[in-house]
Parts: sequence; C-alpha cells; structure tokens
Amino acid sequence: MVNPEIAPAFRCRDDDHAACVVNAVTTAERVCKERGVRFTPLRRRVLELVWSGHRPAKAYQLLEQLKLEHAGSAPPTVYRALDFLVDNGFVHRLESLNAFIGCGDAGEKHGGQFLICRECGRVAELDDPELKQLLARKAQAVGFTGESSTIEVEGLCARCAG
Amino acid sequence: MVNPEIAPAFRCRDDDHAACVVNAVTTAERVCKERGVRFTPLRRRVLELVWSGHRPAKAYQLLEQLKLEHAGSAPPTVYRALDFLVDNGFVHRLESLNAFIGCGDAGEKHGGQFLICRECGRVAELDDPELKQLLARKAQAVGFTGESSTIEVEGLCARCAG
DNA sequence: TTCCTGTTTGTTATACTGTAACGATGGTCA
DNA sequence: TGACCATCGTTACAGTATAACAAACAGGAA
Ligand SMILES: [Zn+2]
Ligand SMILES: [Zn+2]
Ligand SMILES: [Zn+2]
Ligand SMILES: [Zn+2]
Repeated sequence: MVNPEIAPAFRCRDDDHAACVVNAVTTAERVCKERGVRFTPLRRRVLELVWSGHRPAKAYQLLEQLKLEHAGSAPPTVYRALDFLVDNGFVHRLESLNAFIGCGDAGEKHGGQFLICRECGRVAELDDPELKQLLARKAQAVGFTGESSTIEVEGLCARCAG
Repeated sequence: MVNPEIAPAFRCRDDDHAACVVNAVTTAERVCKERGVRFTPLRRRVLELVWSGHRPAKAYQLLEQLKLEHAGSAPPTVYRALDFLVDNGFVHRLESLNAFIGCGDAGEKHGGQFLICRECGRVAELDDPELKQLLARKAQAVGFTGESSTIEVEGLCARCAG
C-alpha cells in the first residue's frame, strides 16, 4: 500500500486546535449572512462548543456547558441550536453515537461519510462522490431511489493503529 | 436505465408475508443449534415480532406486544432478546431510526446496507461487497482502518416512486 | 415613534430510548 | 444431589428528544 495521507481531523493536535474553531465560526457567519438567516449568539456558542474538539459532542454535555454560562438553559435550548446548525450544514449528526460533529466543509448541505476512531474518539469526514455514486447505483439496481444517506465507519485512525 | 429488479422486501405483499416469518424463525433455530446457543421461547417470539413486517420495529412497540402475552415484560425483557438476536446476526439495528429489522440473510454476522422507503416504511437490505471494499479503500486512503460500518439510505422504493 | 408580525428563546412538562443492579428461575453436568 | 452458569423477572434510573405555550426580540409598516 502507498503511504497514506492522514485525514486532518486525525492529524490535528488537541493543543493547537483554536484555528479550527475560528475557521468554522467565521465560515458559518459568512454563510448565514449570504442566506439571510440569523447567526445568533446562542447558535454561535453552540457551534464553538461542538467544535471544541474533533470528537463527537453529546447534546447533554453541550447543555452542561451552556448552563455554566446561562442558568436558563434547558434541553430545547441546545436541541434547537443544533437543529439550526444541522439544517444549515454546519454540523452533522452521528446516528450511531447520538452525537454531533462540526462539518469540515460547511456551507453546502450534504451528507458525508464519517470515520470514527474507537480508540481516541476522533472523527474525520469524507465527502466522496465515488462512494455516493456507487451506493446510488446499487440502490437503483433494486429499484430504490436514494435521497439521503448515513454512512459511518468505526475503526482505528492511523495514529491509534500505531 | 435497464429494467431494475425490485428488492424482495419491497415486492412482498403484506397479506402474504407469513412465509418470511417462518423462514426467519426456522433459520434462526437451525443456526442456534449449530452454535450451541439457546433459542428460547422469548427470543423466538421477539424474532417473530420483529419479522411481523418488512418495516422497522421499535423496541417499545415490541414491548407492548410482549406485555399483552406476558404481563411481567419490561424494557430489559425486549432489549436483552434484541441484543441476542443482533449479536447472532438475526436482526439488524437501524441507527438512523432507533429501530430493528429482521436480517434477510441471517446466519453470518455482517453489517449490511439498508434502503429505507420514506413513504411506505419498508426496508430492504443489501450486502454488497463492492460497496464495502470501496468504503474500506477510501478510509485507508486517509489512514483509517474500518472495522464495522453503518450504511443506511433513505429514499423511495420502486412501488412508492410510482 | 408605535404597532404589527414572525422568529427566537425561556420554561415546564413529558415522551421515548436504553441500562444497572440484583434476585429468582431453570437448565446442565459432575 | 449440589454447584454452576445462562436466562429471565423486577425495580429503578440514566440518557435522548420533543410538545406546548409564554416571553423577549428583531425588522418593517404605518
Ligand atoms: Zn482541529
Ligand atoms: Zn484514534
Ligand atoms: Zn415478507
Ligand atoms: Zn415504499
């Protein structure tokens, strides 16, 4: 096998991650302005919290953080913000984990393919057109028209595989 | 496009579905005997209930059924049976629905690819090696070793697409 | 400005999904 | 028989998500 590239999410050091957060927030701000939707302080804050690592964020963990900053926070507070972020393609929901992860390629609404390391918990996103096409083709072969797909792989990232 | 085959799950008529259930139970019975694990009445009954349609079964719906037949049923009753059935490859869990579906190709433990019709609710299973290989290859290309995967597609079956 | 309107947020309550813990039961085998 | 292990019954609770309605707020019309 050729020397593989390593996905950014698996390369990013936990102690040098601020740029990822800033980039995500800046992009979201721009896209929201373009779309004429409101990037409120709450939504911004939840996006920052989701992006606080390349690891899945659980809704009730986010809620705990929000409560520290604003006592009135409750489940709908975080779920509504997450709904907004997911609908606008800034965050993806990981179905196999009941968790959320920042989208590395925000701006376009899309479903990616997620690589979830069972050792370190980091998650990388692919957005591979070949995969989408093959899946669509295989579905069509049995008469099924796919509209959206959930693809999540559990395994080991390069660093954890040693 | 060539005339597509239609997946059995989408062809099966609701009023002529008994054979599917019998087949699933018979297979499970045989496989359990081969493996030396116990196919208890409870497990058999839950498998029948899961197979009562080609539609996803929710755990608490199954529980309601069980309660009608045995008052002592509680969440662990159904979840333990489902765990057994999933572990042995007789049933799959659909992550995007929090639901369960009978495996059309039981006996070998495997992860399939699931086609979920958003109109009629039926679910068909693929088990396509090309898809698995391509996904594994794409993951390897970024240094990730996949071990198990969740692939679920929402869309329209041939009948519902009209 | 004031009013109107639609969106966002606060608040309470509840529904849905899943597991921990421990004792009772029931096969299997020495 | 008794010891052992898997299964099941039972209670309690943890974790995930939404319904419903009121309050606050932004943006535009009068
Ligand atoms: Zn980063
Ligand atoms: Zn890792
Ligand atoms: Zn059938
Ligand atoms: Zn259909």
